[in-house]
Amino acid sequence: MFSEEDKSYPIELVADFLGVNSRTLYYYEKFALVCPLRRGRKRYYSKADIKWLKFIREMMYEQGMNLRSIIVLIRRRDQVIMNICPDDVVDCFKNYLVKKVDQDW
Amino acid sequence: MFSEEDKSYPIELVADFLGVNSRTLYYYEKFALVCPLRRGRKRYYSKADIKWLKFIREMMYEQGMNLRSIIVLIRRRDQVIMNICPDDVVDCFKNYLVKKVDQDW
DNA sequence: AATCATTTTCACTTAAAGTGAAAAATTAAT
DNA sequence: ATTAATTTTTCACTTTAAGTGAAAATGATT
Repeated sequence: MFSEEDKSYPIELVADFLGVNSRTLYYYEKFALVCPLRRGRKRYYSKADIKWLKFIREMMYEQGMNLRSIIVLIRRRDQVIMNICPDDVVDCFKNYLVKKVDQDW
Repeated sequence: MFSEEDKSYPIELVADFLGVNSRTLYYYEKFALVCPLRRGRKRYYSKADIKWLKFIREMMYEQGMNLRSIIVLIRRRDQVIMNICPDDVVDCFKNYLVKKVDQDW
């Protein structure tokens, strides 16, 4: 059985699905906006990761928001982001991100 | 008696106070983020305008948010923006902006 | 009429977001 | 084990949002 959280999709598949360059995914990772499983050096993403990334892309390219704003909204556990994006998807990231980003930014 | 909403401050004074170029204020006006009173061609800003602009600058330069994100938050009458910025200041803009920006964007 | 401030336009700068290409490192296949 | 294929990493480049400098055009003031 595979759940939303199973990290099983390699980066190229995710990049193709989202229509982005794989380097864009590395870029988001630098901001702790996604955290794929590392098996050796290879990265594996879950369905929840993919939904989350899709959501981020929409915020950016349909709404015109920037990465920093998305991070700010997550840190504030804000209604804007929480309401639009399904709970189960957000839940995978908000705690991680709040912790992570508070450190280095 | 002068209230928060009295539009009486010329652009250079506002720009100096905020530490920005007056052209930045024209720029914000293009996005309907502020709406000074026009007497002839001259622009006059209120204290509420000034507070509002100061708030926008902080969102941008302390949080790293962009203009589009601020507009998105206002349109959603969102908690992030509404909680930080005093009610009386926000109230001057949100209805105006929601109406205005819905049209052209 | 001359001066001064304000507005407008044009072109430029800077930084965020992202990409292309290629080298280096891993992993998979024979 | 050697080759082939993938993935990661680095460098330098592109594009767009945000903002500025300079100067011309407009308008207000003395």
